[in-house]
Order: sequence, then structure tokens, then C-alpha cells
Amino acid sequence: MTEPLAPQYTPAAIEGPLYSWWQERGFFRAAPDAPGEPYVVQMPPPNVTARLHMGHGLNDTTQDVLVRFERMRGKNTLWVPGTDHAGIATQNVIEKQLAKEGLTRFDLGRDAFVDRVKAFVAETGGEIIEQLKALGCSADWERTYYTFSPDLSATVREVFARLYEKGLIYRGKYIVNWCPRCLTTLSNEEVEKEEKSSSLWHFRYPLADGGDSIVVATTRPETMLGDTGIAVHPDDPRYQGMIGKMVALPLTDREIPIVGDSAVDPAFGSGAVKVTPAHDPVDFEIGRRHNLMTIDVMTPEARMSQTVPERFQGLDRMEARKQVVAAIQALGLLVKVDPHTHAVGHCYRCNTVVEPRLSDQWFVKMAPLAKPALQAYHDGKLRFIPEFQGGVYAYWLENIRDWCISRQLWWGHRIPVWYCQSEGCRKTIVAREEPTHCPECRGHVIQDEDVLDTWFSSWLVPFTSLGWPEKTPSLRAFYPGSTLITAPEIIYLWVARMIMSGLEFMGEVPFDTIYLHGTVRDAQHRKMSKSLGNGVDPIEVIDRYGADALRYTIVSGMSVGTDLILDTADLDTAFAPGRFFANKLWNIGRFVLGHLEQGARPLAEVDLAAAPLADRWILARARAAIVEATAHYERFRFNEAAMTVYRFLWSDVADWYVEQIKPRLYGNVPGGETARAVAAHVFDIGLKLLHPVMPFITEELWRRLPNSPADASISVSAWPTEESAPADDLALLEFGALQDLIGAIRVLRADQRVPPGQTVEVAFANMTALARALVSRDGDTIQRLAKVSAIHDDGTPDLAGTTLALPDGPIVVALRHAAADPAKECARLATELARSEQLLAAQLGKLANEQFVARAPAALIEKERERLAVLESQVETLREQRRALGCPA
RNA sequence: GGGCGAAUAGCUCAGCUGGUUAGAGCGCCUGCCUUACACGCAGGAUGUCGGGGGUUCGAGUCCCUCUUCGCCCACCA
Repeated sequence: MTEPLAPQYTPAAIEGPLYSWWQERGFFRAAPDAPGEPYVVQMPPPNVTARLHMGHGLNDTTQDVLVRFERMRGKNTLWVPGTDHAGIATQNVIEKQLAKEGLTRFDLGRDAFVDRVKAFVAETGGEIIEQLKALGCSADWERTYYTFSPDLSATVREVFARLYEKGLIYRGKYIVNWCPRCLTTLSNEEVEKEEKSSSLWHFRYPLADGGDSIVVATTRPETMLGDTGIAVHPDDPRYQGMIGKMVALPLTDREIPIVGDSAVDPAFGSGAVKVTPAHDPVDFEIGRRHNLMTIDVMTPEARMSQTVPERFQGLDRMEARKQVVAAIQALGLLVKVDPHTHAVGHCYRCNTVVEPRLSDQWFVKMAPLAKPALQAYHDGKLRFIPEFQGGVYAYWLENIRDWCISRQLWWGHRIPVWYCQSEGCRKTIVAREEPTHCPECRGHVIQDEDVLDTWFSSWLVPFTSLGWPEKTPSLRAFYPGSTLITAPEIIYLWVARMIMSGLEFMGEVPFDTIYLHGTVRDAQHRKMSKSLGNGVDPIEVIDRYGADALRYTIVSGMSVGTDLILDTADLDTAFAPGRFFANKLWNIGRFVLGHLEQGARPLAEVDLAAAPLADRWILARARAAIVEATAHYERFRFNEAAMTVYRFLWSDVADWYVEQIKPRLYGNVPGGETARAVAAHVFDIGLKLLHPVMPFITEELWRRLPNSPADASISVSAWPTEESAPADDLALLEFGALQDLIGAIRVLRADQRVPPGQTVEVAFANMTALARALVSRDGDTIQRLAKVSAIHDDGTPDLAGTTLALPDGPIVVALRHAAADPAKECARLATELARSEQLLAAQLGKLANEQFVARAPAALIEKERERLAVLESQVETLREQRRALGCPA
């Protein structure tokens, strides 16, 4: 471990080995009986077929930041990882593979298909886990669960059986969302609504008695073939006489009744609604109330079925739509077509337009589960960040609808329901273990063909991942968990349901804090997606710039509740902040470690009272960084935390402290030992504060610090506290003044184009006590850092000076350097004078405002008075300079 | 249709309980290969804080309103 560090940081060389070492040493393992308050995070389980994308990058980096922070703070930290068998998504992947071979799942048959999926998962299912490791995720991988493992499958059955026994699971015929491509139902939450501009077609239906007619409006003309009634509002005067009459449904030979139903809005369209109970949830309810027939006019693939006139049979629904409209028009019954935009449901997995369809399905009765979940929120047991997301959660629960959990898929947990086949028995058996025969009549039983919604296993993971229903030590120690970190888009699909299942089966909410982060978008603010091709591959970024650079960029670009925008066109630029910072850090490390070969004394052994200003100052800055960064991490303001540490390490440590101690380290001068001790100490603090964000480089550098215990990891080292660095307000004030003095001289040099190599003489006037003290004690620092050969305390202002506000008053700083051109200098001074006079006038006005003086806090007024003094001095200096130069008035 | 979020430098964003001259990174300009780092150092420019109105001694910050983007929810067919 003593090879010299290269000038350029090459992350690829260190990240892999470090991760392997972390794993071997088991730093991320959480034992139920380990000391410390438990801190538990459930990782949103990625789909087994998934490859890491930026969404994971954002989500898992955020979790890892928090987990590493809490682990270092001494909590018994557990991050539970897992993968999701992802019913529809995974089945689709395999079906696509089959399609390439010219096959469908039906060609293989159910068992062979499931075997094929299993083989695929066995082969590729671990990829995403390896990618998460490349990202640096410090999960307890030994606990990695799989939602379709035998263990978790057993818990799914257990939960199904318990809910069924409690009367919370039922089977029924309702209108459900049907994806004609996936050939399965979807829950309401799995349907994504999209605004589409379309048409509202008005059809005239003649009454059966031949006299009158009635106009109906529809957005789905093809469903008219399944109309079994017409509904009007019972109080609508236009249709009062029509209720009860029959309509001759065009294109068919059916006669359907006109019914009165208050679900109809008289103000919309014509005020009359065609009722298609098999294809619309509202129509279904109307149909039920009025005993209308249901005619399913479509096949599962959304083609027109045998129930419609022959000319339309077999047509795709969209084609049928066109032809029905044409046929109606040919009959002279098309009244008008209005443009109309409305929300159309799409399958969340394949984006096909979802068809509402009457079907026999299994449901979970949600109201009894929602009630305690809502109560927990109102009782303050759930904290949402950002806060407003709590309202989103509550609104959904208040308007909860039953959950359709059966899926017509082959990949997933088969529904644990068997039906007795004997005539006269027909019992429905719900069982935890597969029954061999009907317990009632010993008849032959067959299992329900359907599988469960994927989310029916993932809504249980906060406790099933810990061994439930067994009361394992892990379950006892780590339930309930702490923080859930995820994207707002799965509040309903996952978060709310976990809360409900947690309350139902464990009696407690599964986590107390829900942190919802934004979405990763491209430069045009579009969501990253495969179809748009605007994605960034995090693995590519890690290979090129390192996981730390990726993580730093993610963290610093993300604030609470906002999206993360990444320019996908230019990765070099997009990840520059992280890359640059990692390199800077590496070089601070090279410098500091290079001077610590003989070791560093612990800070406790250093006489700080006797230490130079810079040492006391950097320790005070370290303390401020500790306090600030810790507060930011605690409040989920990770970008602010990152910025705080960045400023500490780059601006304070690198730009000032390192520059300041160089003479003490290079030259064999007294104080070198103190400088080494302090440098080692503040670098240790900086690395620790940064470790949650940039775990690899901080580990690599930290382990090389002389005072880091051998074979220890920064990831389990103690988080710095206020005790780690002494406060020193005087040092902050004095060093700040020193920085201001050096800064003022640098500005003068640059303004006057003094060549960088050339030293200058500086004249101070109006010296304050602080300035005098600094010049006499730290004059050498000023000389070195501002390239000054001599400092004069002139008492009179010189050419080309500037006024500087020190804490104890304004002083004048000037260069003893001939101004190039008196005329130019006069012009420059005139501009500056004008500006200063303006500011002075404004300041005088402000302080003349009686209201302000009466009401503003005293400290503020004091500051305003100080500023007035500076401005007055500035104006005076500029005037004197102009006089000295003989400038024209 | 209802609800929510956002609008600050060319770009991405900070600015938390109203209070100095509104900040950072990237990009840009000037000068530097100063023995940790040119992925760097020093200096610099750039903002009617989306528009309008209000509250206040004082508003980027609070209130109202409008505009523009984005998100979520919803059974007006």
C-alpha cells in the first residue's frame, strides 16, 4: 500500500479491488444483535431482467449516501436488497426472444415457457446486482431476496390465504383493464393515462316504433355493436317521454331500451348515452341497475368477436371503428363529428391502449386496509419528503378502489386457489399447500390458471425479506424500518401498499420516512427512455469517469423534490464536476500523504494555542463543515452536503491551507510537525464527510493516512462530530481578514497588469489594529501568497489603491507600482468614485430612514453603519488619489 | 375538469425562519506549464430573481393575479 500515487486519478484501477475488499470484510453486513440503533432501508427491488439505468443510478446512489452516513454515525445499518420477478415485464422479454425465433409462448406451452424464463433469470438475474456493486452500493448482499424464490412464494400464499380467510380477497365479474397485447388484466395503477386528441362521434339511433330518434355521442364507435341500452338523465325534459321505449340498434337486428339513470350528465354531448356494459365501467354499473344484457364484442386480442355482424368480425378494434363510422354514415345516421381530447389508458409495460373489459377476476378489498394506512399518516407516523407528497398519498387512500390481483400470465405466483371438479361440489379451495383432492368431497381439484400481480409479492418485502412469518431475530431487530427512498411514480403501486400490508401483518408502518426523489431527464427535460434513445448508461459513465464522479454529479445536481437534468449529448461535460473534484481530491491526497511518510501526531498532542493562525483556522473551518454537512445529510439536502464538503476541501484545504503550510513542510523549519498533524487531521475529517457521496476515492486515500488503523475501512469509521475539531472564532476572523488582504493585492496586481512573476511593494494606510497585528505576525504569508517584496505602513494613500473593509474598520491597500498612464488612471478613478458616491448616498438614505432604524434588529443596523464607514473612507481615498494625481475635477 | 410542483447568470441549480453589494459548478474572457493537481492556479465579465399588483422600514423569499413549462389524479360517454 505504499506505491506512489499517480498525478492523474484512475478510478478503474481502485474501485473494483476496493469493493471486493469491502465484501470480503463484510463491512455492510448487519447483525440483529449488533450494537447501535437499527437503521433499515429497503431497496426498491429492480426487475431481474433489468440493466442498470440512470433511474437506478439516482435511486440507489441516494440510498447509499444515506445508508453510509447512518452507518458511520454508529447505527446498526441494514440496507436490504432484492430483485423482483416482474411478471409482465419479464414475460414480455422472453416473448420477444421467442418472437425472434418465430414462436409464441403458446407454441411452447406453459411449463416449457416457465422453464425458459427460469433459465433466463438464472443466467442473467444477477447482472443488475453486480452493476449496483459497481455503483458502490453498500447493501447487505447476503440477504438479497428474490420475489419468486420458494421462501417468498410461501409468504405470498400465506398472505393470500390470510386475506381470503378474513374476507378481504374475493372473486368477481367486473370491468377490468385489459391489455390486448400482454393478454392480461392490469390494476388501475398499472394503467397510464395519456391525453389524446380524438373525435366525439354523434350517432342517430331510430326508435323501434319508427317515429322518433335519439342521438348519442361516443368516443369508441366500435363498441356500439355491443350496446344493450340507451341512458338519459331521468329529469332531462328532452327525453322524459322516451324512457321505457325501445331503440332499433343500427347495424344489428337488436332492439334496446332507453333507461333513466342519474349517472348521465345532461350537459355533455347530446345528453343521451349509449350503454355498453361489457366495455365500460360506468355502462357496466348502469347495466347492472337496469338489468341490461352484456355483450362482449371483442376477443382477448381486441378484435371484433363472433357476437357482431359478420362484416365486422375479426377486425382490429381501430379498423372496426373506421368501418362502423362509415357504415353509420352510409345509413345517414352520422349526425356530426366533434374534435375531442380525452385520456386514454395505456399498458405501463408495453404502452398498448388498454381495453376496459368485463371479466372474472380476483380482487383485494382495499377499504379496510386503507383505513389504518390513512390513520397512520394523520397520526404523524409517516413523514413524506417533500411534504406535499403526503397529500398525494392520502388522496389515493381516501379514494381507494379494489385491487385486481389476478393476471392472465404464466410468469408469476400461481393463485393459490383450487376448484373442485366434481359435479355438485364445485368447492373453491384456498390453500397454503397444494391440495391433492377436494377436502370436502375428495374430488379432483384443478388450480386457478392465473398468476398474481407482481406487486402482490413486492408489497410484502419489508417483512418477508426479514423472514416473516417466522419471528426471526432479523424481523425482530429490523422491523419496522426507517427510510424508504424511491420515485414518486410508485407511491401507489408500492409505497402505499407496503404501508397497508405492514400495518395488516405486522401492526406497524414499515418505515417512518418516505423520501421521494425526482426523475432523471435529458437536456430537453424529457424522461430518459429506451424508445427515445436518450438514456445514459451508468456503467459506461463508471467505466469512463468512475463511480464516484457519477455519484457526485448525481448528488450535486439533485435537490429535494426536483428532477435531475443531464445533458446526454456530452458526457464529458455532464460529469465534469465529479471528475474534476475526484482528481482534485486525489491530488490533495498526493500532497498531504506525500508529507506524512514519517507519520503524523494525533491532534490531541498538538499545542494548538501555540499553533500558527492557519492551523487554528482550518480546524475551525473543519468544525463548521462538520456541523453544516451533518445537518444537510440529516435533512436530505445531499446536494448542500456535497457542496459544503467540496468547499471545505477545495477552497479551504487546497486553496488556502495547503498553500499556507508549504514552507513549513518543504523547509526544515519548526512547526512542520504541527502542520502535518493538522493536515492529516482535517483531511481525515474531509474524507469522512465526503465518504457517503464518493465512497471509493475517500476509502483509498483514507486508508493511507498514517493514523487510520490497519485494515480498517472509512465506511465503518466514526463520523466526525463537533469534538473532532475545536472552534476558534478569532482564527476565523483573523484568517478571513488575511484572505481579504491577499485578495485585494491580487486584484490590484491583475488590474494593473503586473506580470505574474514580478514582486511588488505594497503600502497600507489607515491601518487598523487587526491589520497591524496581521502584518507583523503573518506578513510572510501575505508576501508569499500575493508575491509581495515589502510591506510599508505609509499612513498616506498611494497610487492605485483600494479600500478594504476589515472587521475592525476600513483600511487602504495600494501598490507601490507606477501607474501606467495618469490620464487612464484618472478616468478609472472617476468611474470608481462615481459608483462609490452612489452607494454612499444610498447607504446614507437607508440609515436616515427612521422606520428602518426603529424596527430593524440592532445587529443589522450596526452592520449598515460599518458599511457606511467603509463607503465614506472609500470615497475619501478615491478623492485623495485623484488629487494626488492632479486629475481634473 | 380537479390538485400539485417549477420559473434566479448562456447551461444545470443553491439561496432553509423576509435583512449587507443574490451565490456555486460548467461554459466564457485575461494572465500563468508557480516542484499536489492545466481534470490546475490567479483574476474577470454576465442577473429589470417569468409579467403585473399587494403586504412591509425592507421581498428572490410572504399574499393575490396572469403567463409558460412539468407532474399527478379523474367513469362527462
